[in-house]
Amino acid sequence: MSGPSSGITQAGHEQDPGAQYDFRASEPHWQAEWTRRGCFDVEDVPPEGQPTYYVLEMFPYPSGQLHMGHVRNYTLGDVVARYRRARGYAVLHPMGWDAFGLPAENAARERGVHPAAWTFSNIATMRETLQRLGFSLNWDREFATCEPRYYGHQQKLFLDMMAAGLAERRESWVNWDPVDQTVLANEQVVDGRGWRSGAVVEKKQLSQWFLRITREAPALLEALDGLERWPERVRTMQARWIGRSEGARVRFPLMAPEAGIDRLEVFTTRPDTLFGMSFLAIAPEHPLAAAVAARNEAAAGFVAECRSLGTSEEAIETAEKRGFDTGLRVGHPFMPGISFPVWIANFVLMEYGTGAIFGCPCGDARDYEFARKYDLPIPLVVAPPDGVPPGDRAYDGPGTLIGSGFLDGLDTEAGRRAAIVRLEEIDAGHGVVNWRLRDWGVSRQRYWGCPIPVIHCDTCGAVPVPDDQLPVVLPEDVRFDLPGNPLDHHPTWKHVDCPRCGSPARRETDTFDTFVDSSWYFARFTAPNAATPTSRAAADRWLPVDQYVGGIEHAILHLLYARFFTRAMHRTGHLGLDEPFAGLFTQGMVNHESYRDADGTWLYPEEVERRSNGAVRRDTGGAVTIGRVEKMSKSRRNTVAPSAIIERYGADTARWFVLSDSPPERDMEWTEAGVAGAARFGQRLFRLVATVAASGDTQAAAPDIVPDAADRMRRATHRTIASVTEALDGFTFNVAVARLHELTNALADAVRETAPGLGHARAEAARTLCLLSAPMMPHLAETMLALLEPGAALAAERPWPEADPALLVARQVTIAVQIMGKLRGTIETAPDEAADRVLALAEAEPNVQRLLEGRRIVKRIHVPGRIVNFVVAG
RNA sequence: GCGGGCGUGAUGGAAUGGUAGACAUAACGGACUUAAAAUCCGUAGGGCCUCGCCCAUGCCGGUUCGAGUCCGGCCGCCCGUACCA
Repeated sequence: MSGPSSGITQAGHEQDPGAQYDFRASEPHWQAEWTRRGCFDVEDVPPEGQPTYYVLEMFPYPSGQLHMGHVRNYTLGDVVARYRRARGYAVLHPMGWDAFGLPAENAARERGVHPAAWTFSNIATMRETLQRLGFSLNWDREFATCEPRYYGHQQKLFLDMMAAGLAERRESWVNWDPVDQTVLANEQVVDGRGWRSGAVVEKKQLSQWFLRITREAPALLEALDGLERWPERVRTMQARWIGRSEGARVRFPLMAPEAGIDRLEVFTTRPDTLFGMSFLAIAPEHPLAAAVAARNEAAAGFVAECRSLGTSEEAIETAEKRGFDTGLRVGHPFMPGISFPVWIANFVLMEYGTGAIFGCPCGDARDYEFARKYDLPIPLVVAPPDGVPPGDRAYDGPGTLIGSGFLDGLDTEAGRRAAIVRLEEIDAGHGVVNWRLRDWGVSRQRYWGCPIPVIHCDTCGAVPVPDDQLPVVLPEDVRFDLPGNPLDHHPTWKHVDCPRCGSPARRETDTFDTFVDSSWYFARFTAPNAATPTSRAAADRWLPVDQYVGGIEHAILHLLYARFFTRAMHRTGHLGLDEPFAGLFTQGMVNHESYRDADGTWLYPEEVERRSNGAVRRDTGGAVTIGRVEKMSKSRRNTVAPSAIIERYGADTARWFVLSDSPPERDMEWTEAGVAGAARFGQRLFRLVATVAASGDTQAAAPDIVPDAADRMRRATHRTIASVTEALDGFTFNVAVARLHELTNALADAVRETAPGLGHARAEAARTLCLLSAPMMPHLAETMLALLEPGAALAAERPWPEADPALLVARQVTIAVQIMGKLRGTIETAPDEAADRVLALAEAEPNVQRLLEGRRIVKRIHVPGRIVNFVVAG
């Protein structure tokens, strides 16, 4: 199997140790071989009794170019996939494309290329790069979400959710992106701006489709505890996003009704502090604020100001609390005869709770600041456990209620309950659990998305498209030269007859938020050709995903939506479980130095020549400023293209480098020196194994009596098996890399030695290096293994090596000898040496003996195989 | 503000409470070479009175025979998030 096609270039005559590993020949060869032999194929439903493992990396958006973040992501996943396969699992490791979305439409508008053509051409490019990286993917399961064979099933899922009451149409205020001309989910609004366009978001009322994720809020929150193999911080972020808070709704009667509003409802988590009320404040968007603004110019001015200041400047410049006194007053449920002013306040959010609060300055920092600013009273109602209320600031901790009528003397917790009981008795409010999470608006006024399968009929309303008319396929002949949604402009597509009454009706022209597409792709991968959205036999066998790998940026949105969707699919019978991802790993970013030339222009790494004292431009020799090491981004031009790296160094080098050094969850720095080092290691390992292969070691028989040198080699090999296995199980791939370096160094030492029986041990070490490095550098591993054992099974087909327990115990151990916890010498003993013998040896160690002179040993501590510590007096 | 994470050589990092700095990168010295690259061998936390000792894992304290690791309190950095009532 040697020769150029399997990756060896003979620099000289046969068995020349200077032979170079030729990745350019080797990598395509083994990729073809894996495919030919079906090494990575799995069935939708594997044979009974075979354990299964589903490893999935977040599928990419086909932007056109694979970037280093993808390389890292998919390499991590591939290590897991190859390792699990070697451990005897049937491994599902699919790949697909999150292919709907705005950039395709932008390309259509800007360059006149159809979104589908743009998308599929990008997919072709990226698929080629992925394949060149040698990932052990199930390419036969590939799909793109923009294909009707995928999104048609999504339409079915939606219709079933509609029938189950999990999807509904609702008039609502939406976040409108004026640049993209689309609706955004709250999660897609960042600092008041569209997450993609960056445009300031406007409020607009539209009829929209919603998925009722709030119905699952309690379940989504509770189940977080069970996700033990998720990072703690992701669970925390989701819990906060769901935002459960217990409290009460309290009604305050308006002394004089305004515009038909005769009372204000407030949400509070602190009903115990109702006696500390000083004012009531409503959001600028509150209906009452609008009513007051309608007749009062100053109020209108304030409301307008709040809106215009919005989120941008104010947030940055100052967090100052500002308000406007409406002149209206409200009564108090617990204090008849006393009334409080109603203010419009800029810090009250219409979107949270009821859009109105009662202000209790002594218990809330914001209310306190507001009261001080507008000179409102600050009644003190909570005495901290160890003193008197501070008065000069808010106190929100526990304590005893004072100045609070019937609540006096109760602690804050009991007061909360008592206040709610009383509110319910007098019908002025009730206990309530409030959620921050809101329903998921999924309608988008876009072309390049999954059509929402509904037909609007003047008599029948919103009618589901019948199953036999699915999929509702996007028309291809659309125009992008008009603003708004191309589907809306299409001359014929939307005109259909009502499936119910047959009269002329209109198709829904909105498409789904692309987060819908990525909320169930993992399920479709288990049976990508099923006639129904899922095949229960396949889904039940594979799900949940055993190991999901992706970026932390999806901690909330994608992962929460996918969790909800799984539950919704469970309710509609498409799945049999609630949680889609049993294990989640969030990888760190790939960073790189950034460079700017004298006029501040960002430069690509390849335009820069690194010198020991700095850097210069390659073309002009001009000065270059080396900037921060930060996330690779096009804007800073600190990117390195994976295809260029594969071209120059090969896939295995790229894979090995992203696994080396940095733990996978942390950010890593991409450096030219690091890649070159990884490439050097590959060549060195190859030469070493080639030397062993050429030496006849592989024919050497196991010796009857194992001499020291061979024994050391064997123990190093088996220790490495154990430690690499442990590292791969624990996702500490950088440690696995280090252990393989060590074994390589040990083998290099052994190659220089001659001792009886060493050949056999060297052959074992070389073979083990091939198998242990195969998940990380699969092509090199195959080439090396083919040299050692021509014609035998591939590394990709072999079981994971087993460490011999007998060889994991060292023959001899070095024991550290301490006096009072300080290292004073070391001794060599057998690992199972008797304690008194070890202690005697330790005491006899010359330096130890010297220092123990004239001192009394009070205590002798012996940790077998590790340490001896003498505690001395005097 | 709140939540999470992290502070170890020049750098990335390793280390079940048990010899701190594995492994690698960069550096330096040597061999090979006409030379360079590649390769191979070697050196390397700081200090001192150098067969040894002292200091050293952000700082201060504690628990322990023994602390990078556990506990308490500071300081700093990073990420996320926020007028959430």
